[in-house]
Amino acid sequence: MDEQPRLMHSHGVGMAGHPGLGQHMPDGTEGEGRKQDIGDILQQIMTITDQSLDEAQARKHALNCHRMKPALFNVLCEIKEKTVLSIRGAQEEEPPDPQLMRLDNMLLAEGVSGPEKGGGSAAAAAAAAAAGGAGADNSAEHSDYRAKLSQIRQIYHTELEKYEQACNEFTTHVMNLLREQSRTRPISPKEIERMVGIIHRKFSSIQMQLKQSTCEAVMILRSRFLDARRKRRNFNKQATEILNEYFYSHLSNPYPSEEAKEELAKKCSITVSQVSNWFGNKRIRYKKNIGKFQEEANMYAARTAVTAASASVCHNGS
DNA sequence: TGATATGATTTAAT
DNA sequence: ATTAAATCATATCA
Repeated sequence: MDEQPRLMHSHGVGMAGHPGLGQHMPDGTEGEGRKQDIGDILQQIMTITDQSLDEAQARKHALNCHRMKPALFNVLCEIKEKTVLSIRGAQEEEPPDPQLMRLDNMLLAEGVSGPEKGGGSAAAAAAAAAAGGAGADNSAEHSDYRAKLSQIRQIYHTELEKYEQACNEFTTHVMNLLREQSRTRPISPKEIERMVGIIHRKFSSIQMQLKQSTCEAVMILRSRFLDARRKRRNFNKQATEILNEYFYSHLSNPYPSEEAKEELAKKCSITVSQVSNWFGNKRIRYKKNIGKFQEEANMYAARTAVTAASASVCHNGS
């Protein structure tokens, strides 16, 4: 297997084309000859840039067709294989960056990198309804937030796609280049792989910057809107009366069913979770200090009694 | 301005 | 998933 190259090598392949190049002149003309050679080489180097692409291509082709080319190439391959062994294994590990994972998780949690949800108000409302169990759903306050979030999301995706595309383009370009070069110099698949890895790492570091700044934007948005979301506004008097009416008329079991909550929510023009919140707060606060609520309890009891009585009268009498 | 009221959120239990 | 309980953060009042 390795007989051939060595054989070729030992026969002095390098001298075949240029017998006089490395020879010492016996007399004083040595200096002259050297100067001449160097001048030639310099000249060649200087004219390289002047060569047309066709010319370069032709030269390359000529080189490829040279009868010694396969043999030379084999030698190169052999040498390469030996040296590559020492290079390889330097760094193949790629532990997932915790920082990147954190960013990814956050973007996913914020719905920036998750499945598409659209930006329309209807879609936003649907999303709010879907997430209603756990999260708050005052969608009127949220629509602005959601709009801004989807804006961020869109920018993020376009940028990400752009990077992805650029990365792919660059990779294929480099691959083509390497493929082209592999005709004149030995390139192992491992090397190509390594190169691709390097490119991907570079691009992913750019992506990381994008993710970083997106996270920042989301955080700012959150701090602005989530706090606003927390800004409390008292229910209007009518709503409170309706809720209190229900509470005190069901004082023995102040746990409205899902349907009852929905109805109350509708009547008070608040959400079901707000109704749940209200009853949760009311129950615990009532229980904690019944005395304090006695007056209120009496008032509502009286009122319901009156309405009941009047209803009864209205129904029975006259 | 401090005390209190009140809606929202968090935590833990079921 | 619903609730109690504690807690947070603001609104309102005196």
